[in-house]
Amino acid sequence: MTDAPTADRPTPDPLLASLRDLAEPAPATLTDRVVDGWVRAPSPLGEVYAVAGAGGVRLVRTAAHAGDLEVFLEDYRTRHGRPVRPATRPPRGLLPALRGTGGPPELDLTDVGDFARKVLAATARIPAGQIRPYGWVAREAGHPKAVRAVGTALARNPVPLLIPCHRVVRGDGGLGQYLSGAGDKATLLAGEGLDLDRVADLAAAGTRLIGSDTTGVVCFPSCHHARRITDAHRHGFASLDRARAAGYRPCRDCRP
DNA sequence: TTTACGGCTGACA
DNA sequence: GTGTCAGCCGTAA
Repeated sequence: MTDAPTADRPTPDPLLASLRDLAEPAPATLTDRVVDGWVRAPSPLGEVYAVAGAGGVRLVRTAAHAGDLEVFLEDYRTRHGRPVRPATRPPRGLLPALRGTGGPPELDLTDVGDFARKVLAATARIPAGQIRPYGWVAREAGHPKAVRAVGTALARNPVPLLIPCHRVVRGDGGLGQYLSGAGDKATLLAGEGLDLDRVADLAAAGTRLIGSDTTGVVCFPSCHHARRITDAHRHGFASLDRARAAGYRPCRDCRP
């Protein structure tokens, strides 16, 4: 304790001490901690704006959906209570993630509520090129009845493309809605190799699950296991109950 | 505290 | 097969 007061050394004035601290040059990273940075980046949906702080990417919006850049940035400042300025470089991992060649970059989801965070975490586990119903996300998030609320949470996904909310679809086989329009959802899914015509055909036929009579396992049609089932052994089911009644068990990977 | 609102779902006509 | 409607549930105002 070098600052211990003694008879000939008075107690340091806390105000003076803090003023002395202010006189010190700010650490190089201090600005980055209090000011977020925004960048433009290419994506399958065209140009996006991404805003990131020291904790990771906080917001992603397509330029087409964000509208006027100044309005977008002002809205960010108001909503998050943080200043934003152009960043010198994109956050690490952002560009490959947007290209689909890497996992998500570090994300800062501190502004997201508990329920929504669980929803986003479950959504992040859906592999590229595959789709899952809203009800599946609700169950995985630990709130099996909150299906409608899952839709609301995904509608507010701050980092679309990075957390793939486009892979969450309606239980009846329809694609459902998307932040920047259902067309964008279809574009993204087709870009990941999902056969949208087949998805539509299965929906029209009322086929929700596909099982193999050689393994006795039933999967979501887009599960990579389901895609390997040969025609002769493939069976469609309208529900998990029907599949179970026929002696099938749910796939451990896609967990229908 | 209450109310209204959604990227949904399942039942029923 | 298609359309409608009540129910569900977390959020924001």
